[in-house]
Amino acid sequence: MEVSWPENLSTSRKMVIRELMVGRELAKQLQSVLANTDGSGSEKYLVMKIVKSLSDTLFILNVKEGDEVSVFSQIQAVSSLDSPCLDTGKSEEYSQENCKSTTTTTTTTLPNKKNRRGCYDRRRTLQTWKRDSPTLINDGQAWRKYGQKMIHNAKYPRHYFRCSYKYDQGCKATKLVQRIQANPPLYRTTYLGHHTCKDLHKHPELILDCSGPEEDTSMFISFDNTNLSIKQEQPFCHLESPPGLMTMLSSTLESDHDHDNEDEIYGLMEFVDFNLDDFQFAS
DNA sequence: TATATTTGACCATC
DNA sequence: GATGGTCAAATATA
Repeated sequence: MEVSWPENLSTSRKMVIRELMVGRELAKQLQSVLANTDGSGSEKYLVMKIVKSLSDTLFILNVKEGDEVSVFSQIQAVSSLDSPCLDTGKSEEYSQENCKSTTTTTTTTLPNKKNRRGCYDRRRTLQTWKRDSPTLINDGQAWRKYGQKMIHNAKYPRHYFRCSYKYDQGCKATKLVQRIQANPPLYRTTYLGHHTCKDLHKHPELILDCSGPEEDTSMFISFDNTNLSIKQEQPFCHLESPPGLMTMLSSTLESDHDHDNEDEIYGLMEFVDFNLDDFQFAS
């Protein structure tokens, strides 16, 4: 769905509105999921409050209710259905089993991580999604980078991330991020597996500080349980979070062939990751 | 000092 | 043998 923007709307304002629309869309999806479950009323109530809060914010920003967008329309499910292991858990076991079968001849029966290096099922059996985006945003999950590698015939390195709670909660979600185009910048994020973790460090407050370079000021939008505030702030566009809310992806692209503000971009990508191509702006 | 990132090595798969 | 996903020691950062 195309969003009709007022002509005088700045780019940064559009970005803020777009982010809010994404949040509202996701909250609505969660609302519909919860509606079909026997979950407690408090969960449904909280989601309802989130939707209402986002709608109110959009209203304040003068966005009509009908301007929603379909957030994940371009998500591609590319799971390997011909794999012997369709189930993610099974696939993990399958992978580890393969490792054991090849390493136990020289090791004890106890899992020895050192001897399991590089052990994985290259023919991925996990469900995957790919998203291309001109910017790196975030998906609300806590990721930790665990590797970076130059890929054959690729101009830019691939970055490997796993869920921060992989060991705490056994979450098997990972993602790969690779810049696939320089100008205009285009990043491909491939998600592997679903999060099974609960982010215990999540905080109800999210401060979005966003403005474009063409603006002298920016808006600070702060969400908490009950209040919404919008205030003018510095001419920067970044997301702020309370300490411990997320693991910032540091300047992981420093070794890339060009830099193009990727440090800041990677700092941004921890929160929401969606395909900006899903949104068409009448600029 | 704790935590996160970088980076070379390892190794299964192709 | 080439490739690419993961590990973990070394290093950086807060």
